[in-house]
Amino acid sequence: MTAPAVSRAERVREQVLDATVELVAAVGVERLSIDEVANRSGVAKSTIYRHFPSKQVLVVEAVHACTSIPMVTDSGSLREDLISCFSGMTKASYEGRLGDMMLSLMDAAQRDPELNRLVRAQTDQKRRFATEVLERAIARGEVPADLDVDLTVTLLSGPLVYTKLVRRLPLTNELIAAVVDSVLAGSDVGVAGGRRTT
Amino acid sequence: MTAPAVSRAERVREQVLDATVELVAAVGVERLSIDEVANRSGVAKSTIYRHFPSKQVLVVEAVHACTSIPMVTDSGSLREDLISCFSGMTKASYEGRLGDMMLSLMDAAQRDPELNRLVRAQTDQKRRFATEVLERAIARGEVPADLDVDLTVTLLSGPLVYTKLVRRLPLTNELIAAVVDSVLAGSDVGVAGGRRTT
DNA sequence: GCGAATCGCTACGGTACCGTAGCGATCGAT
DNA sequence: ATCGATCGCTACGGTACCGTAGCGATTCGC
Repeated sequence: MTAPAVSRAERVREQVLDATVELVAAVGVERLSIDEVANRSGVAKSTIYRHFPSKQVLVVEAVHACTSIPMVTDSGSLREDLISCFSGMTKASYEGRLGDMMLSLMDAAQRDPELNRLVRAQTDQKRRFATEVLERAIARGEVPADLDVDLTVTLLSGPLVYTKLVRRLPLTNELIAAVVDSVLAGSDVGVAGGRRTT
Repeated sequence: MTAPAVSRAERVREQVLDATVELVAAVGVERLSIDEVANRSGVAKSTIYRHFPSKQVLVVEAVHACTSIPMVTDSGSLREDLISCFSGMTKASYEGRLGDMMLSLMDAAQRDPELNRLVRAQTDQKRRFATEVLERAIARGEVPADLDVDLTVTLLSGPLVYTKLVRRLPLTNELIAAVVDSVLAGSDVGVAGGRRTT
């Protein structure tokens, strides 16, 4: 074999990151030990240290490795775009292994500046996607121009994140649709700009 | 002094729990060490073990010690009740030391059945308070009888929890009012029971 | 093929924490 | 005031993990 599909270094790297993701999902960031990563990955501890200088870097790269950027659709319908947008984002971030790591990551991010940047960057990116969808709808006139976009993004993201992280219930398409519909119902009717006067 | 205000045992207990809360808020549940609790509380490690058999019990009781149950108002106005309800609950659970512990607690609860019960009980109780407020409004006819109460509670709680835990922004009264108003706007207009057909 | 880089393995000293034990000092009830 | 219970202190063995080093084996680039 003169031309392996991937180099040994890449293969080792993948095995280590994969085991790290598994372990973080299982025991959390704090209880992650390099020894255990070495055991599960089949890669020697000394080799791990040759690739990753610290646990911090290892975790950051492990998270980075299983992070995917979802597509942003533009169907012309705000409702469809929002459902598609949040369906893709939540399934990407809160389902599967990344979902199992999320709480521990957010907790660890409180004390680790690097992890904090990583988590915050992901959160901001998701908000930006939703913001774009909403602003396109504003441009189309589908929604009042003085809509509080930031608040609306929170109204949409919040219930889904809350359902997943706090209640630990699965994020069904029905729930996503229900949240989108409810928020749209509250935005369409002239709430924007003022408060209800009872 | 033949009659101290509180017995020594109680004083010791308080000091230990207080230091535990501080430490969990600072370094998280996983990195909590009995040695450090002993240092900060001024209580000897052996004495701590005389009061609390395990770290698990210690943390549970520490959380229990700084948990307060908010009042449920009944002003006759759904909007006022909801704002008051969520203002009290969020300030009780997500502000102060308990708020600093929340993420770490929720993370640890994923692997500790006892902590899981504790966190889930608090979550359920908060949902029950909000549910009661909504059901009283239904009984008054202020809101359609076929309102999806459970979904509405999620729509209200979600954005606030998300703002606090994920975005780490302060929970202002303005935000709470804005969330309540938005959700009410979406519920008043005949969404209940059906989906928008556009 | 062959040299150089990389890896697996083992072992090491150092650190932090656990949970327990012993003992003198302090407190609290009577 | 006294005596039992409780606490502070110190020390201990045990465990888990860290990060590094050495060395034979494997692999990759040329």
